[in-house]
Amino acid sequence: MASTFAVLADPSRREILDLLRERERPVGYLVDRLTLTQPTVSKHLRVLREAGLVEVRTDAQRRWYRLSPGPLAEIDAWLAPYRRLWKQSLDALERRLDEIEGD
Amino acid sequence: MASTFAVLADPSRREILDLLRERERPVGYLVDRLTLTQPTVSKHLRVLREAGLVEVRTDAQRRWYRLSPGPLAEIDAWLAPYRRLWKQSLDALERRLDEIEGD
DNA sequence: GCGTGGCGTCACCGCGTGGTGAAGCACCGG
DNA sequence: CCGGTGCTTCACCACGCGGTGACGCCACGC
Repeated sequence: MASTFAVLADPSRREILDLLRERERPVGYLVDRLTLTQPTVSKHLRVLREAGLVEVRTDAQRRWYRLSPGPLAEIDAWLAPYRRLWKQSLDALERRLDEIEGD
Repeated sequence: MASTFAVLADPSRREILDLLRERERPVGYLVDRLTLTQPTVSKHLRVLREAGLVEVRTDAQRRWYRLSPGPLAEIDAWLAPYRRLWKQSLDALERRLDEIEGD
């Protein structure tokens, strides 16, 4: 999990994940959408692969990449203990709104 | 939000957030817990401050840092569209377990 | 006033990383 | 067999960032 945050730190990689959310895509599709050269995209895909965020399927000379959301679930779990903190901030906000509304 | 992932990418900074989860703390306390020198901790705190993840309260020559969970909520929101993906993976797992149990 | 404690800032170093062009590789169509 | 396509890998460069020691600053106690 440790490095998942580091992997997600790059905006291009997050954009790749967004592009894969709908369905699996070949590399060329990603290169067309992003403003990066093809080797750069391949490099990012390698990082995403080694982080377990993405999986490949080889179809002849074409590689189809699909999302593998496991590590994202771990991030969600890491967030858990903090969740009550911003929930109570929102609650405080809500109470203040209720007060104003009560006037 | 964009840079929040980059800020969280560093393990020391995540550790600082963990240490601040219970209650606000002065810098010296953080330096004692982490294996970092004081300037390094100050540098991380600056980054966390500018990312809005942390706030300071000055008490004489002592600075008390407290957690400010707003950006974490934004990460949680970013995660939202992916949540159904690992949910359905877990569902598939569950169905398989049910099948086995059904035997 | 003077030392001391608590932190922030500065200058600096070393390393990791994102980006690129060029080369290499596998597969297909002719 | 040969050109082309789709993608990975390979140096290589430039920049940013984490870490550190030295310094500066402010508040307090004596």
